[in-house]
Amino acid sequence: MVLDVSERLGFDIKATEVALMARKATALREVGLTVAQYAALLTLRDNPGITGAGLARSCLVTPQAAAAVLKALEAKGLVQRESDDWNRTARPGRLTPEGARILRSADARASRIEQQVHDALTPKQRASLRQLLETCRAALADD
Amino acid sequence: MVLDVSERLGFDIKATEVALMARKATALREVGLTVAQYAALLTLRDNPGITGAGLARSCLVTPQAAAAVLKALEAKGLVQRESDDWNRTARPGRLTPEGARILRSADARASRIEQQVHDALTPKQRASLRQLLETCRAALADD
DNA sequence: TGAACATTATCAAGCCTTTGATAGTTGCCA
DNA sequence: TGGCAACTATCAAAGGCTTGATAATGTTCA
Repeated sequence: MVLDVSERLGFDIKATEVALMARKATALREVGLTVAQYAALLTLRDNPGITGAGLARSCLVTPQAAAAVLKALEAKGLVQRESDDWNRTARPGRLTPEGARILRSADARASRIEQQVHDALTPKQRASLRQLLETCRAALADD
Repeated sequence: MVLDVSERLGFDIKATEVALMARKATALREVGLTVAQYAALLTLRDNPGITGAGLARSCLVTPQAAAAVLKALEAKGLVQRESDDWNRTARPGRLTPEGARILRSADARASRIEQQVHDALTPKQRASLRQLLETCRAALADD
């Protein structure tokens, strides 16, 4: 009745995600960024003026997690957020010139990793993998 | 030259893993376990006497991470490790009866989630997904 | 207008995980 | 036998994530 451990797909998915994260983390450490910080910068580049809450949604994390990353990026001077003079509700953030510079350098490294995965599969295989993962997510959608 | 963000497979893999973890975490919270603790108990059940280092390898984490989880499980009385009288090198761990009991309850809940994913795919699709993920991992293997 | 609801931001506490460093144990072999 | 390499355990610090709770602002609509 209980699924055999070796039959569980979760392990394969996790193992792949862990391997990908490990490679990215190593590559990004050279430019002083964590994977979470890189993901945030990438999202800010494509969505200038996004709020912390919006960033959280894009990155699939809680607003609190996004806020912590934003705080670190602000401290590094890579992101600028509108001042919170007397409690503003939304505080849009955007890359600073330095943030954009660092991101270009980081993206060159990180996208190389993604490219390796990309190149290891044929277009059909990539489409198939996306489709299969989407099916898994659909099966996990609350029910 | 740089891969378009929407084309990166990392996001799909991560999104699926996040969804799976979220569902499991919710299900396991009912029995007072975290996903990491559940994974450790499962590994201990199938490998009685495994060391912290071995557990770390099985769970794809560092020995430090495994040690932290083991410590929490010991504190809960779910795992027992041989005493460290004067600095033993390896300290094998195993489930306590209570640990085995909790694990059965946890596994019933967690494997139900895995079963949902399992059932959403045909045997061919499952094999295909495994194969594609394996190809990704191979592409990521240090080179 | 005013109340209810949704959204945004934060503080706090607790876990998990990593890197880096330290130390004891075991095993192989020159 | 001596010594080096590999393995095991553990402390410490830093990041990132979560749940839970609080507070201020926006929005909708009766």
